Amino acid sequence: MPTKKPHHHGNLRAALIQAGLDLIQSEGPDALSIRKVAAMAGVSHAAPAHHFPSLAHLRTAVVAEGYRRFTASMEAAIAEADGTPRDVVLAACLGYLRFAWAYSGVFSLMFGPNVHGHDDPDLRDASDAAYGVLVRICAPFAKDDAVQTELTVWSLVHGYASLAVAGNRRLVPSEAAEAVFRGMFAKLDLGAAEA
Amino acid sequence: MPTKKPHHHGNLRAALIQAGLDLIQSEGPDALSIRKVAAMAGVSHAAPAHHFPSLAHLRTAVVAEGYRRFTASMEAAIAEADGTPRDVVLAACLGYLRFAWAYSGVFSLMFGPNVHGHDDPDLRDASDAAYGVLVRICAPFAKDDAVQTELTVWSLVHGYASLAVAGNRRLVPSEAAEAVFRGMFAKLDLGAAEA
DNA sequence: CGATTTGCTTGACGCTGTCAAGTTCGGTGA
DNA sequence: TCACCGAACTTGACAGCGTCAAGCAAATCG
Repeated sequence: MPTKKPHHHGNLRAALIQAGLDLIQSEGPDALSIRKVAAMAGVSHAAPAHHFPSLAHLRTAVVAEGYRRFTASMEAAIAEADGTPRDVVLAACLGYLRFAWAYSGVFSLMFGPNVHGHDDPDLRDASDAAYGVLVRICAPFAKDDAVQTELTVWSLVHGYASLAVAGNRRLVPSEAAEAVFRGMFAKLDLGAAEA
Repeated sequence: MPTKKPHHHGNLRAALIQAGLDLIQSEGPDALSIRKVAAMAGVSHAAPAHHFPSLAHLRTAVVAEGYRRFTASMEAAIAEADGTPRDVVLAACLGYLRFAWAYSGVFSLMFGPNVHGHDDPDLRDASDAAYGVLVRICAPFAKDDAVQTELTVWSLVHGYASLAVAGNRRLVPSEAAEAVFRGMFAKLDLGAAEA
């Protein structure tokens, strides 16, 4: 049983991850630093080393937690939508966008160039779960090529989210932006849904 | 006339930007460092300070140069395509993707969270030029809402490029990936082109 | 109750961006 | 022609960063 009740602090690992999320959200993805999260958790600058061998490991753990909340955001949006398969896909996309706007810093990190997911099973599981949602909601439209359909939906929503999060001048995260995405989604031909 | 023929080096500024591009491409966006580009250019660690007051300024200049090559990549692809307006849009998207794959490091930086474009006129001009290409090629389809059309195309191609560049397991930059994008683009309904 | 393992602290190293001061060269006015 | 002046670059320093090496204290087990 790993990390039942730690020594002095009372589960430091989770506290560091949460501090990392807060720090990224308030000061940007590049502000994530071992020493800062250690200070936030009230421990010394070398304390995190026992839980995360390097900064990259801490970042990976934070990103993995981000993926879990990301999946949860999509699932929550899907649960509210009880319509056609196409409505379900749209709802998942709106959950996608809401996460990107609420956790813009972690979102940038999740799909940034610093993630090496293949070597960490925790991150791999978390991102596979997110991709699993996409596969599931696209399944009704996968008459010919499932991957093609998934990629199309994913690219559209991810591109819109990325551009908005990157702070492009012509795109600002807001409720109106969801309406804009509905219009974009309407231009997408997914074919007829199977029964 | 700014920076006619510098002192010892013979235009250091351009050399630093080029070194930055090389460094980013070989070691990733986060490896960009003042001291490294200074060493690459054969000057002391504080020499760049005269041309770029801070690392952020250097990054901004590198990103601006990236936008210029980005625009050039799209224009080159458009020039080769003499077809319908829809073919022109597709060609521009392929130029978009080719740049993202050829300059993946700078691409990540261009659309990353570290760019503060509004305060630098050079970067602003360069990114406006890139967006201008998008506006121009989408104009034939803008019967109702031009911005909506532009955003849809932009989001689709940018999402695909971002996911591929981020090294997502299911997406690898290659020539076959261009064919995949053609399939995605085929699902997009842009309406009829005006004359 | 004592020994060992675990969780954290202290201290140090090299690397980073940034500032301050000094040095050397190019161009301009007397 | 020459002295000067400012621009371009160097050297040196500082704090903050990630990371490693020891050391200490607390929790667990025989």
